[in-house]
Amino acid sequence: MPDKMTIDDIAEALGVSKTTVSRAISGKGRISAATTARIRDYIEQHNYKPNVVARGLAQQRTYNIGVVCPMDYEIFDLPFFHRCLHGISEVTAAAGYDILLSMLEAQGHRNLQRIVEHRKVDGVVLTRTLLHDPVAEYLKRSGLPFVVIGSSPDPELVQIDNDHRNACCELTSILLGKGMRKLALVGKDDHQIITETRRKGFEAAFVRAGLTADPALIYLRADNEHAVLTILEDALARGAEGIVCMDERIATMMLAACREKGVRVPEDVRLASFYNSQALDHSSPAITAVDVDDRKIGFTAARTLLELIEGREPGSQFLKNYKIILRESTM
Amino acid sequence: MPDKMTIDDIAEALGVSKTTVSRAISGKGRISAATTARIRDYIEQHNYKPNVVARGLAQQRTYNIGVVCPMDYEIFDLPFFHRCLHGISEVTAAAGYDILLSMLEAQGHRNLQRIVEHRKVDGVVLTRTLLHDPVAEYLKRSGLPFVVIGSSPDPELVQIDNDHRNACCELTSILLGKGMRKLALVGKDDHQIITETRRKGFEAAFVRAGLTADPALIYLRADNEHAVLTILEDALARGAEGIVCMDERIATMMLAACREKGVRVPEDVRLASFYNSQALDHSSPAITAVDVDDRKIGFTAARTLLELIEGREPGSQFLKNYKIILRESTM
DNA sequence: TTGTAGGCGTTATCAT
DNA sequence: ATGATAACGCCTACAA
Repeated sequence: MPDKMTIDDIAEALGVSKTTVSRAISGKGRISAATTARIRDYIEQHNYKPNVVARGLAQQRTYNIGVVCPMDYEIFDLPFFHRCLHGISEVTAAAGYDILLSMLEAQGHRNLQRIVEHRKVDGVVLTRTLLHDPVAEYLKRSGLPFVVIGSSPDPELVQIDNDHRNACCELTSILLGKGMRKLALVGKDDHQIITETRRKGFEAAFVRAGLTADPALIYLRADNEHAVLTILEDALARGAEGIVCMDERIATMMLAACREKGVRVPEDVRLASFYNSQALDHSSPAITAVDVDDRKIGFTAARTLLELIEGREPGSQFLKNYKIILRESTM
Repeated sequence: MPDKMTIDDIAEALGVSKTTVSRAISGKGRISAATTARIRDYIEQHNYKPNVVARGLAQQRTYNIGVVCPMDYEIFDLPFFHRCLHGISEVTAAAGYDILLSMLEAQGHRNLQRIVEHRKVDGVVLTRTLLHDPVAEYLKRSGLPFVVIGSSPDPELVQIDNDHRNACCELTSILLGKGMRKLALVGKDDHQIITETRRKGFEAAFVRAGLTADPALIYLRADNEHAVLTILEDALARGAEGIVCMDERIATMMLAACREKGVRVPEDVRLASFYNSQALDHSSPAITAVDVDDRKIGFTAARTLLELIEGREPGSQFLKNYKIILRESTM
């Protein structure tokens, strides 16, 4: 049962003023080591926990950060969000903050709005960014410190992201290094920033190898199974030796399409993916992929947000926390 | 930019006391309709939002509920958690509450403890229950209102769960109705409450049909791919005509095992699962499964928790919100 | 119907 | 080095 002890109780019990107790706790202001120790001991002994709400009222802070979770996440995105949250949680816990979750509805961002207007958070992590993101716009207007996970053309946003361009460039380079010359690139949505970023990395690898990527082999609208099947047929007809998929979802669908068409992987065509997951590891054949440390993204985002809240001015960060996992599909 | 307007500002601007304003907002206490309207108008006009922290301090409430999320969720469990959270969010948003997330670490529940000791929540939803759950025990001791999702033998806990027993009974009945007599049941962990519940439902279906389930065909330790493969061999050797898997993870592994062994589904053996997902729908063949409305579970849990917080005494609830989706694997 | 004053638990300011 | 006192923004007896 949580004791309802207050700072006054301690002050009275120890015969000091509550100001002194407050100072002993926060460590601010001049105070003798002796009384500090005495007070800290008492607190320890009686398991006193300060009332964070009251402190918040006095300091105009909540010790909460908001995390915005898009509701339209597909099943494939969830592990990312979960691991990301894990990273955020580590940082916030260590800093004495907690996480207020804001589920984003399709209609708008009323949940986020409530949190912001009610001043229930000191800052916000936006776990996904769109090209013209109304949520980011709203947060900007609100004046609240916030960081976004993902990249944005808006230089005013503090962005935390992986260096997807380099990651994709390296993966592509590896395939080129295996002697393949005709590689297809398959993405889901040409409106997404990340799709463009990955395409650039893909092309950069060709340039680095003194080659040129065939534009006809770049497919950016693989948004369903049928599209993927059609793309496979087209790519093979054009002589593609390898297919690079932008995420595990596409990779999984592509593998299924190959199976359906009787195309053998890796004998007839090699397969690689830009985002790793259990699914790719467990599939047969296992699929080569870029593995990103999602936890670290969350970790960094939270860390950066806290700095922002503390008044410092951290910049955007593009992490190199990926590694390429070679599997059967590119043997 | 959030205005820093306070209740005093409004009082001054309107030439009334802040008590009056407070009453107009809360609707408590006698107050003339005229002034109420005047105040409400002013609030609307100037987009005033009360400071929830201050209100919390005065009322000893936070208008937050804690949601405990186990960190060891596997990828297969995430959609459940996400949909569940969605349901919770609907209820809390409508009631003016927000969600404070507590990620459960392997080592303990320090995150939860912080939230509870700091009095940052008015209640807690525990999204999973174990047989002897230290987290549930802790919450009990804390005296904070809380509900658990899932079933527990502890009658003191307010539990929200699906009626898994009946769901499993019905699924099994359907298979029996198709003329099969030898059915295997495959579960992951015989320590989990739900495993036992499902086994009971499975057996009940046999009893209802005037039959008896073969104990040798009940496997409750299918915790990895190898185990599943072994179980498949054993079950077939014992003449199993159908296999009922306790969750989609097992079902997926079982299907892979069948493929590996050259066992055709549904020709050689039928397959069904107790928990539906995209994975089961997209696999080939698609797998018959019990489909549960996770969102509703979260919805009900949150609703019940709020009642508990309001001082009422709602009981446990076992929802019948499942349906059985027949697919190719049991044709 | 409305206003006054005190309290919620903490921090911050200014004395001492 | 320590204390008294006033914020912080809202709620709520109790008074008027």
